[in-house]
Amino acid sequence: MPELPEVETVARSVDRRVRGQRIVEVWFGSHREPFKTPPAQQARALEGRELLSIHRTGKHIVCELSAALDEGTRKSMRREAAGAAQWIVHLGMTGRLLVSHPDNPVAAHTHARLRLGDGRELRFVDPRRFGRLELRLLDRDEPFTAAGAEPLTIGAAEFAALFRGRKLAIKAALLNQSLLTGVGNIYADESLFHAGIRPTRAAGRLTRAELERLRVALRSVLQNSIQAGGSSVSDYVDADGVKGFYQLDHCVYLRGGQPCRSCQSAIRRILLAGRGTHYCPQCQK
DNA sequence: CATTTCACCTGGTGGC
DNA sequence: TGCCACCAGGTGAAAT
Repeated sequence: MPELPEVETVARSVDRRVRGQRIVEVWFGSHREPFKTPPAQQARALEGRELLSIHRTGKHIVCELSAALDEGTRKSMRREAAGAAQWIVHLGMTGRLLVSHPDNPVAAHTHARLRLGDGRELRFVDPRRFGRLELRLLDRDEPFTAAGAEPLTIGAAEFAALFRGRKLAIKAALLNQSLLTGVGNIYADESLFHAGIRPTRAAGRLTRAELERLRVALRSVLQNSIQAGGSSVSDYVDADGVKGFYQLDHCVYLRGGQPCRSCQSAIRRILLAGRGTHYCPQCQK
């Protein structure tokens, strides 16, 4: 499900619903995949902390946690583990972060349940297990930062510099999270369509004007999608279980063979960087 | 270093 | 109905 607009939508809705809640009890499933930090260690560090705020960085959801407030907990912890912390959730391909009432049935592939002070639960559900859960203790670990630049705020010169001298296809470059953070397959294809650029073009050979069209198109596609609550291609929902509707505005993504919304030519589907890639052969040069 | 390919997972869909 | 091939929002390790 999750590229920048979906992750932003989830982070906002989780923040709205659980900010200020204390984490009372933590349960983790037994699969090893979702845990960047060992689950026992995460559980120990999460319990007793307060959720101060939840926000998005790139495709990551960052939950800011208070210091371990409770005196008993604090004494049982090593001194360097008692300060503020971050719980970082990456949704992978199929991850969901949901706020549920405890008596709601637990969905298949639920890997984490955090019981909150008011009895509700924050649940992490992820069938394909490409998602990741990580804990950072800020006395000891660096706070989370994304490698790449934020596409919503990057300026023209910095954007152009990202691609200078690069021989790979512009679409592959857009997907590279160490250049730009948060762009995935949907918004790479959609932004290239709105900028009128073929996904196969070498990144370093785009003109200054094309790069600027791309930057502006990408920003507005992402902003419009956030406004729409993201794209629900199969089953993506936010923390309240609400679907997005930006998929209704998709011009090329998953529209292979269908007529272009602008010129009626058949949208083409190719494989690029191992991903399904969709473009209009007429509108994109 | 830059770039490409592939493995990691489950589930839904469409053809036969 | 069943079986199978193929496809799906991502990324990080290994190969080139």
